[in-house]
Amino acid sequence: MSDVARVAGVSIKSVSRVINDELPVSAKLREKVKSAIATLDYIPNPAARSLAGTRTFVLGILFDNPSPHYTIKIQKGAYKACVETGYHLRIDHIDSALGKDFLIDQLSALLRHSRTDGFVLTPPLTDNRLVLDHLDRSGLPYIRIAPVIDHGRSPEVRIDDTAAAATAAQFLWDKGHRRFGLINGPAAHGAAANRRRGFLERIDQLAPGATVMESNGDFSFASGLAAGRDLLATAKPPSAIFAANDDMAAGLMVACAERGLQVPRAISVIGFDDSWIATSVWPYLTTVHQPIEDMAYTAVRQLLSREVDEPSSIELDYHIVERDSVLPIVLPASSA
Amino acid sequence: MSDVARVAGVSIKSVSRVINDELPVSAKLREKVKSAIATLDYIPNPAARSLAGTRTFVLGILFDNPSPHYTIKIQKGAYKACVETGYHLRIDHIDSALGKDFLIDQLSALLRHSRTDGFVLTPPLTDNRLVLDHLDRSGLPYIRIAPVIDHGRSPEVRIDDTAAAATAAQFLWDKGHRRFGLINGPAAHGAAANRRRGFLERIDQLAPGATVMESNGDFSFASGLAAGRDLLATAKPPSAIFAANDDMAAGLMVACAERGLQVPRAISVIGFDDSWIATSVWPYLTTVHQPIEDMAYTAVRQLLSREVDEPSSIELDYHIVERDSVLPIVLPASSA
DNA sequence: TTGTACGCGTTATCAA
DNA sequence: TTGATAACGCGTACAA
Repeated sequence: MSDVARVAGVSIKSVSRVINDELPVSAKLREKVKSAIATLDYIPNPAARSLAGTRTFVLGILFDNPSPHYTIKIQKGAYKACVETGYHLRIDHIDSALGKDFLIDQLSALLRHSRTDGFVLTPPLTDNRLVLDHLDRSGLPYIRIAPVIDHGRSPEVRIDDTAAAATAAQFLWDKGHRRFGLINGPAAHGAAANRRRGFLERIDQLAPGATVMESNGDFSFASGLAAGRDLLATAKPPSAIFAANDDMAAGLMVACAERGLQVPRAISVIGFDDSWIATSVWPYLTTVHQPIEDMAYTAVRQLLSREVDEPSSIELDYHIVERDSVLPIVLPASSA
Repeated sequence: MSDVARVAGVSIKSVSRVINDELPVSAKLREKVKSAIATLDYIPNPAARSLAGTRTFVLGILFDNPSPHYTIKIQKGAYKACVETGYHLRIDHIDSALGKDFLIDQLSALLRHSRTDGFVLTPPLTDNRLVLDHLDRSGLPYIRIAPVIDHGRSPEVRIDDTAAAATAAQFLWDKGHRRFGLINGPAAHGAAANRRRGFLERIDQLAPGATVMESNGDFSFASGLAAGRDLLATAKPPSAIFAANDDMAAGLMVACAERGLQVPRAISVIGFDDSWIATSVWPYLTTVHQPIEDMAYTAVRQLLSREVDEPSSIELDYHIVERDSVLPIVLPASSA
């Protein structure tokens, strides 16, 4: 940095000002410094910056055993935002299944050791009050991705899971389907409850009093297979089933195959997420696309934008990706 | 740190010595310092350490678009090793598909910006001489996971892909199979070539002159589906097929279903990797387990163990995970 | 609007 | 085997 100052013919502090976009700097001086930085190919030393200053230039993301597909997309989005802003990304995994006490221990250790400027929380950590309380007490800024509880408690980035599931219901309805099945996600996962609600409410609007056959899973392939077998083991199975995520939809498709029900000719399937597995099954899965990568990107940018006072809530768009697992059916005359 | 020195009644430099395991320290002094550290719950400041010293306490892992499953396992293993050693993990993604010049640009930027103490290279970057040359010139230590070319050029951690594929061949043979199919990975991926060689050589040993039907894929589900259709579109299809990874095996299983060939009753399938998708298909996939997580763990530990002079090569074990996609067949009398 | 002096917490160098 | 002191490269506080 002193080299830059010499080349630019200014003080070392002015260089610092330019780098940090501090205010009282004339345009002329800024230009001089910038060109000196360019010619010297100067890169600030983050260690020195964080030692002298208050920032660490490190951001943390907290995961709690989500699917690899989800994790990777989150990381990609967050990474992109970090590169753009000169930040580094630290990735930490917490296991909430190990019990409350242990969870607290993990969190404390993490907060003590990882000098970060903030955290990004992913589901289902986003809805874990133990974690939120701990974070609040630490005073570190954080942002939540797709939270369901305690809106307004912290900045957040999300999609409207309820509306998205309603769109899936509408989509199936518009294709002529009238007998529906629904495979739910785990109770602990707030978004799963919203997806259920959105789907059921829309069906009820379209055909008041209609019944939707439900079965519960835990977002895993195996649970989708089991739930599918469950749903299909009736005299008059649904003509279309909505699974609350793609992994369960994949399991469901296997259950269909076992019963000799061809997807989509005999039965239609729609998933949620648009994850890797959506194109690792046959036929390719029609599903609700969630902009996971973009959510993470947005979360990081938001977290870094010099903290606003009131917690922001950014809502991103979803859309249905129409592949090959849903087919329109001709309405029998009796349908209503 | 000065607090620790005061409490322990020693100089600040002695504390530093204990923390860094430097040599001339008496046992007594070491104990005093350690207990002081414990009572004060002291944690060294990495920023100060890297500013004053030569280490950055950051390790980088380089990825080039592998599957999410693979990436996640690598990260988990590496993360564990980093936590144990007090290091931080930086994850970087390079895209080698964008052309040589661009690749070099990405690499240069990465090396200049990311102050790291070393890098872990994952396939197919491990076998990219452009990358290796660049890294060698930078002088930064690095270790390769599962390299195929230029052994001895750098430390490495790997499994014996050739032997592992031979084991798969032997496994199928022992189950009574005599007509084999083989779905290869992409040409650019060195390990894929080794798997092919191992499989073919073993079959040739067991039944000299036997022919194995081959088809080529690129490690993707879609390519496995296409290769499977290819292999199955003959008068006398194989009774058992080895796919060079699990994603292609999943595609192959769909191709089987299309033909009305039940797995494993009509046709047996064995994969490679034991990835997430192995239990996201039905029946669950019998596959060769690769200790990916452990390889990454070992790589980081090895990289951090104060650099040895001659490049080490650590070989880990593989084994077949027997699930439900391979069935023994009764030998027809005519088989040989 | 710009510059000066100091200190952040640690390691390196050298002396004891 | 131990200790004193000077860096490391930058931001903060304050003065100009």
